[in-house]
Amino acid sequence: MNGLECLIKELQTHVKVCPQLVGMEDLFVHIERSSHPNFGDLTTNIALQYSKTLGVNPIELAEEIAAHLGGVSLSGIAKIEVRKPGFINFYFSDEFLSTNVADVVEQGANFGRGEKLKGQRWVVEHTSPNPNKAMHLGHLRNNLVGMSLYRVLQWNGATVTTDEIDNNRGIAIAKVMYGFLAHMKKDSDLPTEVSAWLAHKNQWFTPEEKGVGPDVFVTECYVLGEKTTKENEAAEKFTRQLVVDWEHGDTAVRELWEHVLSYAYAGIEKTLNRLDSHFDRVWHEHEHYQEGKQYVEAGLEKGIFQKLEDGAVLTNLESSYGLPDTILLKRDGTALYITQDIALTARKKKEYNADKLVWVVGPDQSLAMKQVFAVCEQLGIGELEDFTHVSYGYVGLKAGDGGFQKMSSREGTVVLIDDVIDAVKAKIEANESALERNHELVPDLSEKLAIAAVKFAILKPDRTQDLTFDINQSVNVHGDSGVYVMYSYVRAKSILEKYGREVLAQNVVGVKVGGEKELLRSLAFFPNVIERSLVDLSAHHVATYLLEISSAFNSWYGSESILDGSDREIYKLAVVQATSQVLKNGLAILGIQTVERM
RNA sequence: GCCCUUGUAGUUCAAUGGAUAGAACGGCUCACUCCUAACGAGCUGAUGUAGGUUCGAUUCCUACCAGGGGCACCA
Repeated sequence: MNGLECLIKELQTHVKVCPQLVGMEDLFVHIERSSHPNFGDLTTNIALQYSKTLGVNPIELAEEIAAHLGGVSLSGIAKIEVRKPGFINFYFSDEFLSTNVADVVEQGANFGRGEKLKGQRWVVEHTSPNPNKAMHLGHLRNNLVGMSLYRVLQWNGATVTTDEIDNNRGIAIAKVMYGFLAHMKKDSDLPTEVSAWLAHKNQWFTPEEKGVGPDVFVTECYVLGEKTTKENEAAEKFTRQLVVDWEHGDTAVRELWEHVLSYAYAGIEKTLNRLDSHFDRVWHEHEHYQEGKQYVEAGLEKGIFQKLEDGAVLTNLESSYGLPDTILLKRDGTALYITQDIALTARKKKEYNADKLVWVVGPDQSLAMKQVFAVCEQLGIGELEDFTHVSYGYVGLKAGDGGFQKMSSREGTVVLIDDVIDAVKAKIEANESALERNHELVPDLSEKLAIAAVKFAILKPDRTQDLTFDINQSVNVHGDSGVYVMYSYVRAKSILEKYGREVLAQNVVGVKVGGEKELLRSLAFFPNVIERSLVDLSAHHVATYLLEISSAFNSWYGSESILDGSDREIYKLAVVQATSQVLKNGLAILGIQTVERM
């Protein structure tokens, strides 16, 4: 348990035994961070909450409680005050603040870790890019939300597995295959036939020959394939036949399928590696797409589902869950996405012995997810409360009129992840003087800073809100940005490097806190921020908090020399050490690796 | 039609039912012989509308206005 948590527990205990409140049922003493430094560091509204029930004036009640607390010894609290309309405010003592600095220095990379989820196993599914398109900003948000959630859960003590689904079969991939055959041949006289490609593979372009990345190449195949199949009936029929042949295991078609997929995978992998993404498990659709039917059958036998006249199977969610019903099995007996989802959910639950399953999926799937969860509960696979759809807002672009505009492949407004990172990288590299200072000391500095800037920009807003992406504004290099946080870290490290010796936690005892007070106050709340991120399943609290720390640190840095040769120097160095540590830990949760110089 | 969801400075984002609604960008000042100015200090400026619940509402409820998403054999 961290210092802040202990202090809050201690306060709660003392408030509870306060004579005015001692008999109350279900008494919960809410102690939270004060909204403004003028109101202390911690605050409780307990007097406001219970004054009515007790029939007393809130201020008087607050004063009585404060008087009671004043009578007990609390080393963490320097001052208690009552403010209208009835808040009790607590001020941290210098001892508490400096002890916390020592804790950070001592616990290092573990400072902030909690045990709320200790012993729990979580599975987080995220990203799941379809291998027919290059990854764009929507995928980026999904990936960053997923990966940051993965770390938030770990920091709260859970054992976490991440997985994704590779939707590598079906009509979309067939369109890629067709688009490749029909539009990527070097000689237009060549027939658009799988056999022709098989016999003369070198007569079809590769991404290298086209001068584009493999993901862009696949996107082109898909877009052209979709366009042609829409316009041309023969092409449409051909593409449908590809799906059928693929299902029958036609070796030629399978070979073409693997060929186009290899390009898609290469592109996806390149982008995901750049983001430092990670999956413990990848479910390839071609391996499981027929699973799930037995669950539907079982549900039919138990009378949970009903068979329609045409043979399709329908859910029964309306009465018990208040959800619209949906088809679980097509009339021809084949599976749908939801059928597969049921099977996969059962497998995940079993294989990972999972307590909680999380799906990071866009908001358009909200109803579908609810239906999957409900059906899984009906089938006894798990309980509703074990399943969570972690949704996220759309990433849009700024429209001409200043409004929100969804990305559209038809209108060519889809922004690719790699393009964004490259653009930010170019922006960073435009700052030549700064780069010259360090480009030989830190390899790939501009790439690292660009990744930091992009990740921070996407993770800073609440994940549920739509995000208007404007590369000039969203990915700041100044102000509220990943680069700013990184810069603050580098500044801190620079001081420590100049000092050149190890900074010890013991150097902190018995000091009087000065201009660094605001910084110390913020540092104490880091574990609390990680808990809040768990409650909301959103890492944006961490991002906001890192800005707060950075700002407080830079403000202090500007007002005071740290290496001043005074007897406070060694203590101030511990504060710098603690700051850099918290920045590093917080950035790690966001998936941003620090650099030591920039 | 039904269900879900969003509306905060000029712009991009914050604010676990609390107190004086915070930042950043932009604009206007100030500041660089000093541990990294990719910095710091100051000024400017906002809760869609109308009710309700509450000691207290950006937050909860209702209606309206304006966006976005979804609604059975697509993925």
